Parts: sequence; C-alpha cells; structure tokens
Amino acid sequence: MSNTNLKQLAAALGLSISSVSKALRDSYEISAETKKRVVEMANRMNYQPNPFASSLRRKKSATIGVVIPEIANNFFALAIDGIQMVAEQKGFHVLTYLTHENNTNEVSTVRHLLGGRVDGVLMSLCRDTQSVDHLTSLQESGIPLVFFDRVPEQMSCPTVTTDDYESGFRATEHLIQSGCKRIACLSLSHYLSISNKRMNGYMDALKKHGLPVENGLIVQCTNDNEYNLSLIKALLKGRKRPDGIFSTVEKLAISVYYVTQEMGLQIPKQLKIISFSNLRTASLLNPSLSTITQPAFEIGVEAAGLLFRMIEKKTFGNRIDKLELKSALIERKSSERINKI
Amino acid sequence: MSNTNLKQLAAALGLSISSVSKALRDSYEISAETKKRVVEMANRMNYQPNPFASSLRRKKSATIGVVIPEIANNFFALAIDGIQMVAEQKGFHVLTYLTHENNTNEVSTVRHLLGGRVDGVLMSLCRDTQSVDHLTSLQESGIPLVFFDRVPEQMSCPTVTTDDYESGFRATEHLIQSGCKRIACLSLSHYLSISNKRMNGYMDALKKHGLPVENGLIVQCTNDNEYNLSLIKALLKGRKRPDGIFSTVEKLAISVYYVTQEMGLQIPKQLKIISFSNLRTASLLNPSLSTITQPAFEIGVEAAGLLFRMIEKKTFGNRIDKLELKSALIERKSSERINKI
DNA sequence: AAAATCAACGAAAACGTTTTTCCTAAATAT
DNA sequence: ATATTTAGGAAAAACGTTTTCGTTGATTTT
Repeated sequence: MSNTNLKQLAAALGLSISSVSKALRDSYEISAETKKRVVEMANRMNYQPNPFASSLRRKKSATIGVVIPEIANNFFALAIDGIQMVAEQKGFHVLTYLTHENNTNEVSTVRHLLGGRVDGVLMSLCRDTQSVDHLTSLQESGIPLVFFDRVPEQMSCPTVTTDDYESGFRATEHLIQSGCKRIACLSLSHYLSISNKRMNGYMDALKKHGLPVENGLIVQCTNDNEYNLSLIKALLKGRKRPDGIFSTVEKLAISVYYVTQEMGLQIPKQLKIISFSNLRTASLLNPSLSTITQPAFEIGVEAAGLLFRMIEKKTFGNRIDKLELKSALIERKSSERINKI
Repeated sequence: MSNTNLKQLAAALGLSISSVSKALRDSYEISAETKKRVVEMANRMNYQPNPFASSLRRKKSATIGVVIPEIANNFFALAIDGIQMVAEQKGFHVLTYLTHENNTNEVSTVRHLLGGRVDGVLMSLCRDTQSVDHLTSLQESGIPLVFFDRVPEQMSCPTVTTDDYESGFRATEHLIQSGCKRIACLSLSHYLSISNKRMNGYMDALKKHGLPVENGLIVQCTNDNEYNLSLIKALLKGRKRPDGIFSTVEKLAISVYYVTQEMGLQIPKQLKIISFSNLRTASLLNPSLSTITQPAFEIGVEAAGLLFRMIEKKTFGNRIDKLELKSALIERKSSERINKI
C-alpha cells in the first residue's frame, strides 16, 4: 500500500485536498503553475492514488473480468494474450477466473462478479453449462458482457466466434476428398454450440457426399482425459474402424495420436485425422497434423474491443454485435491422400 | 454493480447499518435470530458487498498480482494454473500482467502495483531486466513478493525455482553419453539467472568430460523469433557444425526443429537435441523431443503457497524461503545414441 | 437493594478519493 | 464608484464498508 495520500500531499503543498486532486486530474479550475507544483511534489513523494477509494467514489474499477474454462490450453492462452493487449492499451486491469469446465465454478464466479468488482466481463462457457440463468442475471445487472468462442445460444448477447459450421464442413469434406469413407467425429460436449455447429458441418458434409451418418462414429467425450482415451481406443479397436477422424478440439486429437502410437496404427495410411488446433508444433508432429486453426489472438482482441465499446458506451442502445471470424484449414500429412500404386 | 447496499438492507430490516454489517460478518454482538433474519433478507435482496468500500476500509484487497513475461507459453500457463488453484482456495482474486519480455513494461507494471491494488505479488522476471530498483521498491513498500523460476539474483527475496544448474549439467552429460562431441547451448538471455545457471551446468559437464567450451557454440538468443532462426541457421550451417544442442528454453528447440526440417538435417543422426520444455506433445514430435521438464504447475502452487503464508503473516519476521523443486529429464529419440554398425 | 456485568444493538468516525458547492479577491463592466 | 464576472482555490458531501464506542435494559453479583 502506497503510504502517501492526498491529505499528506496537500499538507506538504499548503493546498487543500480538493485542489490537489483537481490538479492531478488536470482540471481547468487549477492554474498551470499550481498544477506543475503539484505534479512535481506528487512524484517526489511517490504518490499513488488509492485505487479503492477512487473506484468507490467513481463507481468504476478500470478492471475487466475474463472467465474461461482453462488456461493451459493454446487457444485460450492466445485469446487471453489478445485480451490483455487491448486492456493494457485502455489502462485496464485484467482479472482472470478459471472454471475448469465445471458449471458450479462458473456460477459462483459469476456471483462474485455481480459484486461489481469489474466494469465488464469476457467469457467463454464451460462444457457442461446448460442453464443460462447466471448469465442473464449478470447481463441484467448492467455489466457489459461479451462472449467469445463458446457462446450461449439461448440468450441474446454480443459474441465473437468463428465459422464453426463451415470449418467442420470443410474439414470433413477434406477428409472425404482424401479418400475417407468412414469418418468419426470427436465432440467435446453436446451442450456447447461450437461443438454442435462443428458437428453439423461434419454431418452435412457426409450427406452431401452420400456418406451415411452413423451414431457410433460420433463420440461424445468427457472432461476426463483417461476416459476419453478409453473411448478413442474403443473406437479404433472396433470391428469397423473409422478411416478418418474429425476432432473438434485439440486435446482429443493429441489423445488420438497417443492411442495410434500405442496401437501401432499408421497415420495417414490407416487413419487420417484433422483437428481444430492452435498447436505451434502441429507441423512438427509425427506425422504433421492437419488443423483448422482459429485466429485465437484476434478473437481475444475483437472480443475485448467489443467489450470496451460497450464500457465506453460507444455502442448505441440495444445494438448487439455478433462478430464471426474465419478459421484457416491447413492441410498437412495427417490427412494426406495415399495413392495406391 | 450490485444495486442493493447495506443501507437499503438495514432499512428493509429495521436495523442499523452497523448491526447488519456485523450480522453478516457473524459477530458475537448480534443474536442468532437477528443474524438469521439478516442473512435471509440479504439473500432475498441479492445483496453483494461492495468490494471497493470493503477494501478501502479494511486495507485488504483479497487480490494477488501475477507478473509474467508471456502467457502463450506452456510453462507459464501451467504455473498460472497452479497459482489460480491456490488463490481460489483462499478466496483471492488474481490479476495478471504480461511484460512481453520488456523491462519497461515490467517497471510500469510494478509502479501500478505499488498503488496498493493487491495484497501480494508473484513474479517471474523478463529477459532483459538488469536493474532491480523497481523490485526492491516494491518489496520495501511492504507488499509480500515471491519470485518463481526467473528470479533476481541481486536481491534477497523468497523464491521458488528448479534445479537449473543440475538440470543443465545432466542434460549436457546425457548428450555427451549419447556420443556428442560438439555441443551448442542456446541461451535465452545472459541477464537471467536461470539461463546462466543452466549454462554453467552445461559448461561444467563439458569440462568434466574433457570437452572444450567454445564461445562460438554458446548462442545468446533474442526476443525476435526471426532473428533467432537466423542465428540457429548460421550455427547449423557453419563449417564446424555442432552435433548436439542443449536448449535452455522450449521455443528455441522448436525453432531448431523448424530449421533442421528446412535444411534436411536429421535428428538424432546428424544432430541431437534436448531442451527445457513443458510441451505436452514432446513425445509426438518427429522425432520425439528429449526434455528437461519443470514441475510448472507445482511451481505455481508452491509460489502461491509461500505468498499466502506471507500475506497471512504466518511466516516469522525476516525469514526468507528459497524453495527448489526438481525437474525431470526425459530421454526421447531426439538425443538417442546412434550405434554405428 | 445497589452495583456490576452483560447481551444486543445503534451512532458515528474512518478509509482516501472525487465532485459539487461555496468562497474570496481581483478584474472587468456599467 | 458600484455591480458583475471570473479566476483560483477551499469546504464539505458523497461513495459503502468496517470498527470503535456508546447506550440501553436485563441479568447477575455482592
């Protein structure tokens, strides 16, 4: 805690507290010379305004909250990076909260946020969030709220997302064009819109190319990594093994790599795979992993930008922005066509 | 901002503000029945105490600050994860700041922190920090401060680190035992103690095994990825190419992989490599990467634990904890001995 | 029965800002 | 010369808590 306050500063200057405050905030009521004197003394005495007093009085915290499922995740780490950049430019602080994919944590975090600790909230839902009551109550409290990537479908709110349906479609079509006939889809959660949209793209691509949609090929994964591994193993050891996998999320693709390594299954010869991913090492994997790569950093930047427009009331009345960015499909070895001789 | 405050709550209950406050804080001065009434009404009216008023009055923020070079980094993401876990248990909020390896940012962040926004600070230095003036002033201000991983050598402060010297030594010795005769060292910064300690381990291992320490084999890398790539290229294209690389940091190893891929240099046949890294995909790379893996999550947990002991004044007077955790050396293909026939 | 203790609560000060209102002297207008 | 404006600054009222003292009436102690 900074030890010098306005009172001491005022005493040292022979001025009143209010004048010092106004001088520091560059008010027109204070003469230029006085301002200079004040600023100099403030520096000399190492004055730092008390943020709580200021926040209390102004009802502004200069802080935003970011609520995400996890941080040890390339996508979210990059998104946070973008968010932090914008926040810093605006002179805002960033409070982060991790839900660990657990709705209970999400709800309690939102309740904390309702206390008014932040001027705005950026959020990406956790995988098992169904009810949006906590979210609407946050929104109704008047705190600007923007969702990114994992957004709630049931409520009207500003969002920043990517072209999930199209990406799922293109990824699946790419596998088909590489020769796959039986393509599995690894889904993160049937509650998440991104997971469902990606899966819908997958299904429509199958239909377009006359391939059947088999329920057994759609694997709903959990938050338990071990259990996911067993699901993937079961999928790949089954009688009618898929020859292609569309993974809606990075960590599931990594699990597939581990399983195939253990089983001695060859990618892309026996199994092709493409996955949503922000791995920097995708091209260095054995084999290199074909990816749909979301512009994670930009998503963070745009979401934060939107939030600050709301905080600064630059957005008119009831306008609700829905921004969609494009992901990039990057073909690598893991989905390469094998030309039989 | 929550709309109901103590005053309104008190009015609704027909009690005084102070009694309501005391009831909510479970003071012995208030009867059990009254407490129950108050708590019920508080829930009904959705009362959330104003955090700024509370912080202002109590001179406690229930918040810690975390200052790190970057977040899109496996090590730091994991460390943050550990920190957040402990903070949540303690009911604390976490404010994160990124310096982007830039000392100017570090200094200005510290100045912000001096304002008293947080009750404690966890920090990992940026690569070009030389002077520790800003750090000592933060420490002298009385805010508990714990460094992790990248710690300042010139000042006396609590730290959580790993066995960097030993790890550098073991990694280098491992390369030697795999048959390397000319081992290069990729250093992140000659200002960072971790980088230097790892390098000292490297040099001592060379000496122990009668290998010369060549300045040309010690590459001081920068914060510019492109430039680092050119440095690595120059190293590997030189007349007397090294046959082994000890990388003190993950991203430089990744750069080496890119360069060798481009050059068609074969790992581990023509070049062996081992690197500090927390890559989850290390074993899936082509070839799998031998790593020294730091217990990043635990580092976060321990550093936060230490910080909270200081915040809660559980640590006696001038005691200064220096905790050292062990890293694990994991041998994989990238440093495998090639047995000539 | 008087004095002391006690339980349960209220009044008010304090935390350090920001901001509105008010004051005083000098400058300008009438 | 008097009235009015205008700088430049001071006083004081918030902001919503927490906490230190009182203040009661009731109970216990002596």
